[in-house]
Amino acid sequence: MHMGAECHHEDGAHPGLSGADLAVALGHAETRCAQTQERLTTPRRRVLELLLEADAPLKAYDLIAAFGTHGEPAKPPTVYRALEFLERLGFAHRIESLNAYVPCRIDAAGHRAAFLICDCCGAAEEFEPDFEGQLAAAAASGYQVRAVTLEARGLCPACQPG
Amino acid sequence: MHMGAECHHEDGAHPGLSGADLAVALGHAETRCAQTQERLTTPRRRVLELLLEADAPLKAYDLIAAFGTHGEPAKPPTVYRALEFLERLGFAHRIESLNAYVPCRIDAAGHRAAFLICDCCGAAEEFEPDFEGQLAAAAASGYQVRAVTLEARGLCPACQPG
DNA sequence: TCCCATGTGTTATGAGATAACATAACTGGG
DNA sequence: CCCAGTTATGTTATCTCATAACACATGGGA
Repeated sequence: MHMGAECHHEDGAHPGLSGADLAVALGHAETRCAQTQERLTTPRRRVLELLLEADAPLKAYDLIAAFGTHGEPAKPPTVYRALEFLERLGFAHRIESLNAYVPCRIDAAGHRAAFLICDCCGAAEEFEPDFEGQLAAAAASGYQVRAVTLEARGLCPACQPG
Repeated sequence: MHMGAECHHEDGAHPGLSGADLAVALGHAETRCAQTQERLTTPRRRVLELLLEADAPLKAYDLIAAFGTHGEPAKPPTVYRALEFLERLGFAHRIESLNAYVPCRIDAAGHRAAFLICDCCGAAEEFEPDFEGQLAAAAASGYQVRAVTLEARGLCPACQPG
């Protein structure tokens, strides 16, 4: 990543959740787990909380470092397992081009995820992609598509020179 | 990656280049380098050759292991630098979701790359994506997009059950 | 209550990538 | 031709990212 030097970049343009908003989001996750007999256990909930609080995608080892409430780090498998769970339930997404993770911002289970990623401030905005054309092309060439990753890199509105 | 067990998968369905075809592809790269005053040096050429010969995306450490003509591996920076060069000139692409690299199969400099990746046999087919919709949406939300990664995972025609 | 499935704790290690610095090889100007 | 500047390579070490393996805990049903 090459951030900062290349642009004027207002901090706080992409804030994470806190206080009541955070509690609501976590509660929502609890509810969805209850409905599907999945368990939002302590480490899973903690990792989701950290992702929701963050202003930008977090690396796995950021989560590991921030995991303990009194500064003690987690062990890597703890966090990777939680991330695996959160991805499986659609509560979080991995951004391949960053090796980083974000909480899901779209309230629809099973949707296809896509991201606009700012190379300046590092923020990642999730959006719902329209893959009609691509999927048609894939089908035409005989491919059976199961999952799609779309990541667009550039500059967010807050980081543009003009 | 989870390959093999999950499907009948005919080997050799996605062959790499060899013989005259390989020589032509390498010659083509030489030509394009000459036109732009770039140098296709020995390690760069060797890495491109290995990518062109392969049936599927190669990991960096596959390249490192295969680099020497008599079995001696390369040092990691040798291969990573060559890959950086090949990507910069559009001779190769990195597939983020595999941590692997492929030679470019589309003869157009500066095009946008996209891949159909088979989870069974591991082959990756490059295609030219149509991003009109996405880019319009990004522009509408104020984003200035510089690069796009699109990777679709699924089953290639040769690996489908039916 | 015992069993089994699922989740967690812990240690160790595997896989992927780059920093830093020394040396060599091309390039253009004198 | 030779030198200086730039670009590329060689080499060592290390850093980041991720998972294997196995022991222990927990929780819900037969």
